[in-house]
Amino acid sequence: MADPLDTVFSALADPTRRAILSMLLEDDMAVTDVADPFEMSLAAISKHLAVLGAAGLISQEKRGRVKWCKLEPDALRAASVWMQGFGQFEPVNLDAFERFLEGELGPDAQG
Amino acid sequence: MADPLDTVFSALADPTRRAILSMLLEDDMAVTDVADPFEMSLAAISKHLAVLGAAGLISQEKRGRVKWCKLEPDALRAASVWMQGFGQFEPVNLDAFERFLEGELGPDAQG
DNA sequence: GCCACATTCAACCGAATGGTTGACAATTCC
DNA sequence: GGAATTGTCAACCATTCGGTTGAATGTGGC
Repeated sequence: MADPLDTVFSALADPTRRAILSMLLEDDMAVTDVADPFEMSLAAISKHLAVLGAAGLISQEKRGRVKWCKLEPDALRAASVWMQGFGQFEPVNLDAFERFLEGELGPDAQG
Repeated sequence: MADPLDTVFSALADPTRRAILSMLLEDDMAVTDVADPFEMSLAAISKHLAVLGAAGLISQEKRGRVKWCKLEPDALRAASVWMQGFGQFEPVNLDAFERFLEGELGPDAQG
């Protein structure tokens, strides 16, 4: 799995990981706080964060005993550019984005 | 795996499938012709096409004994909108897209 | 020093993925 | 009708994935 597109797209393919990214849009978060809304173990969330980190979608910085997670949207750029080749999508449409976010986070955050 | 974003992103996570989509950008193709440049069996390509079809990224129509595959870029729209929320990416950048296409298809088409 | 907290590690498990092969079904051509 | 072509199905295999649990590692507070 050498191509960065592989890791980025496969990281995005999991609903838990997309929900985490959405949470990190709001603010940087500690691992424990990221895990809080989900119904799975902390270790599972830790693994998901590792996948997101390997894809470059987040960075993690340890301060004290807390590891902070930060969104790194640049990693999405390559994937976004790749996709845009397939349909001449209109530029940023934040209304539509809000609707998708609600669909992701509203009814069932852990997918 | 109910969310369409799951199926679209996980379909895009495989380099063979992305290469197939790139080929279908040029023109509609029969299954055998899609399989031709790859070093794997026809059955494997048939499975990949099924995954792309399930994600709505292609459609397949049988005419005679030949099944034609057609790109369906609309399925990418939801994913594209979702991603654009994470970075205010600039609108279509076809130069960058060309570079990525070459990276995908040039050195080693079967990834 | 000791206990609590934050996070990861290691081993394990079941299910899904990506590939193979060989048999099969449908269609066209002679 | 019979042979070749197109494509899928079914069974199988190795690997990866997403989750669990329990132990281990740092770090901070008292």
